[in-house]
Amino acid sequence: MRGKRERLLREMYAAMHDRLGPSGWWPGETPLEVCVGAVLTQNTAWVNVKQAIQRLRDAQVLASGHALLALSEAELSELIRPAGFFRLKAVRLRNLLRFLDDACGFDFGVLAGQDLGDLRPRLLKVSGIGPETADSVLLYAVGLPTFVVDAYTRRILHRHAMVPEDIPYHDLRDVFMDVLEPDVPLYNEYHALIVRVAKDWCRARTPRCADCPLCPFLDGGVA
DNA sequence: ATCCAGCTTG
DNA sequence: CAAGCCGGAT
Repeated sequence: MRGKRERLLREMYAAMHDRLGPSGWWPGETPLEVCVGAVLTQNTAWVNVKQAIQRLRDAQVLASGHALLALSEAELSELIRPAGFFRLKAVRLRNLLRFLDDACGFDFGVLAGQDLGDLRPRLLKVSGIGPETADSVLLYAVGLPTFVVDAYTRRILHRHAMVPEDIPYHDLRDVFMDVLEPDVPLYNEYHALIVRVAKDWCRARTPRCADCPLCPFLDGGVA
């Protein structure tokens, strides 16, 4: 039944929030930077993304989307090299920037007024922008209530026996959105808490379940 | 199922 | 020094 999972999801949120406090978390200083980070972090550790973003900042091209678009693909890929997959990501980032330019001229407030059900599919048509990148842009750069699912979300819920390991992106997204009211600050904070818990406790190789904020939700209690 | 890649961590 | 990284396209 769905009621049980709803209760679990709300209790897990409360447990993380009680232990860790509010995250005050935003994956970038500006909406534009959030978009850049969303592409660069595709299957890439955030620490590497930070280096790439710093190089863009130092090159003074992070001030506007137009400044970024003024770079050649080769120049851009060289700057973002530390983030890995750099040739591919240069193309993807430029695709996203061009979309943003024609959609709103980098005025993100314009996008915020649009309907999520309309804007999301348009973003997904941009080559290189998949569901996670799209949702990250929509939630953190635009401010529309879509839940961001990532590898951490999947790992945590799977380890807590709530979903199969190979659950598709949209099914996992629905797990949250079917139960949580559309609320940007809530979605923001929930995802932020998941990221913090995954990095510090629910790690891939050596999980530290014993003192994890979510250990009360493990199958047999403390592992 | 494979490719795309550099970088940090345990 | 290998595993893994806030994926997506072909």
